[in-house]
Amino acid sequence: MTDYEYEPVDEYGGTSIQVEKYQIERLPTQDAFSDLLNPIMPANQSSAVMSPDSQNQITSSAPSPCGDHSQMSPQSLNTHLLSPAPTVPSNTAYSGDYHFEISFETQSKETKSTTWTYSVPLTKLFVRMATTCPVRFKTGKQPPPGTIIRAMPIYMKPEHVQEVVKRCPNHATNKEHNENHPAPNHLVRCEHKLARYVEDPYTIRQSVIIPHEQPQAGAEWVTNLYQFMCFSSCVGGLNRRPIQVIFTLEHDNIVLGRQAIEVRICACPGRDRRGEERPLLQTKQSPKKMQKMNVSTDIMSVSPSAKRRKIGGDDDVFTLRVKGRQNFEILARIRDSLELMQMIPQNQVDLYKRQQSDSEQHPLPRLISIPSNVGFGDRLPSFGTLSCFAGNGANMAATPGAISNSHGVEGPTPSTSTQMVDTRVTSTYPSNPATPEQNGQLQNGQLQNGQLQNGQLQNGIAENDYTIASWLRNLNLSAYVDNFSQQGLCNMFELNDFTLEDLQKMKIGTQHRNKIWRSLVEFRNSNMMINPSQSQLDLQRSASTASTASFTSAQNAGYCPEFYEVTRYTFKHIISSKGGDHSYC
Amino acid sequence: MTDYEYEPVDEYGGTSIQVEKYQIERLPTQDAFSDLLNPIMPANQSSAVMSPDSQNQITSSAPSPCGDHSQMSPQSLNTHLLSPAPTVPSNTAYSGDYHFEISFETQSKETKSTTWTYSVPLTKLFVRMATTCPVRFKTGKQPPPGTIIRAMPIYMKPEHVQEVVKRCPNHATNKEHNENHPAPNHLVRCEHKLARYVEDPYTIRQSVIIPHEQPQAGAEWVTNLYQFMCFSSCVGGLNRRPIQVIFTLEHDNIVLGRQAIEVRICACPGRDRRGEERPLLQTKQSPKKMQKMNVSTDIMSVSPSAKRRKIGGDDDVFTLRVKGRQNFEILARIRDSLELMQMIPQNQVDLYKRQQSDSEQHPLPRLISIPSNVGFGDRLPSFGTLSCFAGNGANMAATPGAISNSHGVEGPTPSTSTQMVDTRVTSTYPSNPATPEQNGQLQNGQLQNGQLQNGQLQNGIAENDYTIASWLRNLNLSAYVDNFSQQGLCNMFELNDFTLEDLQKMKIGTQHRNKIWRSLVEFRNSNMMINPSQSQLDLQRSASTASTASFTSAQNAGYCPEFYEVTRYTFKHIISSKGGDHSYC
DNA sequence: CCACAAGTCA
DNA sequence: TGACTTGTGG
Repeated sequence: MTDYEYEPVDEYGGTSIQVEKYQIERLPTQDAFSDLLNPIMPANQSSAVMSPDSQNQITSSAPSPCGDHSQMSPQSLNTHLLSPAPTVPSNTAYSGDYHFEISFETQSKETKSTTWTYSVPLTKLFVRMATTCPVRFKTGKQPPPGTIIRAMPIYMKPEHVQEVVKRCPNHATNKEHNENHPAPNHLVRCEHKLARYVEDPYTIRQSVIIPHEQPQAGAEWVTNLYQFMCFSSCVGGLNRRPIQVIFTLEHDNIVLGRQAIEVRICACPGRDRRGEERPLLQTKQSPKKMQKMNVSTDIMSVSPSAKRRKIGGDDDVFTLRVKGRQNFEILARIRDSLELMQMIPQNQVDLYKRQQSDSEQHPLPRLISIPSNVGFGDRLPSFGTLSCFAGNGANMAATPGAISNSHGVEGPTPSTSTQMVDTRVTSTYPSNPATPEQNGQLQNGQLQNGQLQNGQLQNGIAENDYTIASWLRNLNLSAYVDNFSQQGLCNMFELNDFTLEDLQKMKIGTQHRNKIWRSLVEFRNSNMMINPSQSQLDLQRSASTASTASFTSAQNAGYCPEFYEVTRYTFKHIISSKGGDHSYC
Repeated sequence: MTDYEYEPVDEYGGTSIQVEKYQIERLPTQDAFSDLLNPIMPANQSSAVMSPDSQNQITSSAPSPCGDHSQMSPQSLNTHLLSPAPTVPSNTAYSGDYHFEISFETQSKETKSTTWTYSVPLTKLFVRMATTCPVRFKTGKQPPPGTIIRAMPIYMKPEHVQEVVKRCPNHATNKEHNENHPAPNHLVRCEHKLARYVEDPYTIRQSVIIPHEQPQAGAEWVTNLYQFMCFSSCVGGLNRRPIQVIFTLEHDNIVLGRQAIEVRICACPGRDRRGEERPLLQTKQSPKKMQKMNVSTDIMSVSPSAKRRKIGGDDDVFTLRVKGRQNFEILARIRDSLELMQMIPQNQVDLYKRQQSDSEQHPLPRLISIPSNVGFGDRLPSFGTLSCFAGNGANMAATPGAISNSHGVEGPTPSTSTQMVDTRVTSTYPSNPATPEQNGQLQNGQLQNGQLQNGQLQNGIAENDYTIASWLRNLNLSAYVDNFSQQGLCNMFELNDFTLEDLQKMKIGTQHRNKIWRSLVEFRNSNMMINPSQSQLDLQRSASTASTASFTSAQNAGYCPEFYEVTRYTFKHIISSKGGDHSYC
């Protein structure tokens, strides 16, 4: 595994050193839809429109969240121009000048046997195979005529990003659904009459494009119907590998905007959504299971970078399904204990265990109740996947990644990298494992100000009590407990993805709000764990804030090898993080 | 569903009316192995060797056990010569003049993660995909030079028999295992260097052929290594449909012998074998599950006709894995109760339930113990799958079949037929649903002699007590309880496939043996259940004996609609049974 | 919507 | 080998 450093790139067309390794999304010329009778896009047509300057487009410089590493190996560097090996398109969320957004309409019956369901906390679409799923598109500003919307699937896991997503041979061969379809081996279909199925001649990547259209009079969104023609589990195809569908607004080979969502195509969307949301809220796994969760959730959490709080319906209610308050409390308590087991660095575990009985005697804070979070789209943290970030309120999301190298047989095992969100600050931060530098406004030392690290007593956080109630109590701000509890937040670790913007939505005075925010940031920093003893290279983290006050980066110890921590920036640049060894956590 | 009658065919080349509907196994000419460099058999070569007289071969007249119905529809009668729809090869066990037999060597470690395991009670091979499985062949007499052994898979369920068994597109396409294999879409492979992969140009059926060879000096068997290149569960391929592999000894287009075994290709042969053997010995399903078992086991029990007691290793020990005698007894008792629930006609259930408590107070017969059946190859009966038969000791097996017509969308739903075993009596018996005729030695009325039917008190069978011990006790033959218990037999219903030959192997005097046999036959007859009210046509059963004394056929009532009963004959002819309605049991 | 089936991972 | 995953059938 090689040690990469990414050159910073600003969002206005700056190029980075690895720009040549990205395959630029190419799109057909504006007459792509002129031949309405032949809905399938010939490969050479799509090839012909590949402009030589495409590498200078912003798209090309946008880092790929989970795929950077995959084509980063020296081998691919040397051979990618000749080999047909596909490269990785960006999945960076990028509303762009036209404010390109996607969303899913609120579902009528949430729980029943729906053909699709969108999980806000997971920012993930669960959809039945070969059924029609409505995706809503919006632009804040009318893009030029000839603008198209492309939908392209990519694998999310770094081991697979470079592989083209297409249907499994079974489904591609089977007559069912392929009767006279122009693209039997395309995974993603669109019911639009002008839908065109293109296959990039160089990357071999497949996508559907449809013309961008303005919403009907008075409507905000334009709905297009998509279909996914394989199961995520299809052997010989997706093969249980999570995918993302990248929607790009393009015009004349220029990417005007981009949004990506994770998609799971399965037989029982409701069941599986529930199954994936459950571990976020309650922990009833055995210690063995805990181990497993670490890996899987790390991998799963390679997610779209933008926290799309506008998407997913404004009235999506997330309900914790626990029967009875007592059960909920028990489960919450157990979960807390187990989480702490996981969060606290190895050298603290013994102490923690000894003190756990004390913590269990704390009465549960009153804010623990069956919560619902109203449209916040908070991503609850996965074990060992604390993200350190400061939010300026725009397009924030944790983007951690992890690699299970145990299977890395083919090719060089990539390291994991992160992706950037779209913010307006230009800055550079070449990360450094040992001593993370920082050229933002804040100094690294600022973090440690007045705080202890690694689970020790912190400002505002009682030792071994990580409830929000306790936290606020110690801040003398218990009055705001309900602000959190109303959103289903009762544990500090559920605030992982909580942004300042989220906080601002609560009716909290500026002073108190800032105090809370500062304490939250400190809590996060002091709980980031990297175990330097297990992973020599490990990863670099850094942090800075733009609109926010206190922020820093931290270098803490943990016991989770090959755990990839991700820092979210308010700067538009790339952060690299990589793991050293092949063990897993 | 049409009502078919099969013309009788004697085993020496007689033809039946439906002979033209069978696709004769064709085999390459004797020079098939001359072209050693090209191991794949060209389709036209295989076609060229189809001799016009092949229809007169015994093979062609051998009825197909589970497939007769499938191509029996008038449609297929008219179109089969033109349509590429494959027809069904026979799977009748037929040792033939050369005494062609197959077997599996005794396995070293029976339970561990074996790549294959052969279940004697199920007469079924469980094998991992793409692993090499040794099959042993033997002929009692040296066949002429140029004789070959063909292995051809067929689907067992009547709904699928007519479909050609081949690999799923995924596996056929995937490079793995197909590197430079001549037949990537053949399910069955043989590691023999002279193996040839043939595809019948008319039936499109695929098979592997290898030359027949004499065993090494002093050896009895010749071992050949076979591989199965898909899972039984492969989507787009076998798709969870049980298959059988038919091994035929052929020379110059003449089938000299035939043996067939059910094969399940799965990831965990040990687990799955255990899983399938379990319900034979213990019943812990819910009533709901009981219903289900009826269907599935009926279908599963479409099995090779010959009870290959020579196959499966002479020392294959079948062990009931129950921890502790008490557990075993409990489970046996529960199973008995549940089985009885199932066996007893609906109008008896209430009475049974009322009396069950009494029956449970019977002490468990002493013969209940951890049994092992040594090379008997007894097929334990499935619920509702009582076979009525009389054995002359040669190649006996139950051959029931069932159809779940609920899916019969494509084409006419076939009725189920039976297959014949190889015995030496020539006779004819066109079956008749209402009043089964019989031209054997015995009259139908003979059955009812002195017996009540449908679970009522029978000669030698205490009411509601179906243990063998009780049965023998009532016959005043308790002395022979151990003869049965030593083979793991403790319940009457486990004697479903028990033949007179099996009985003869026990050290029982002729008189007692005949008494036991007679009582057993009576028990069987009186317990056969067909519910005439649910299925008007239902099925015909008939029976006759050759070397055996008492035998009859019976027309009894049950509550299992569309349950196909099969009669085993000592005559070489065909028996038809079919179901009337589309409900299932 | 539950439970089974059956491949896969650890 | 066990547990989980996930499509399927009822």
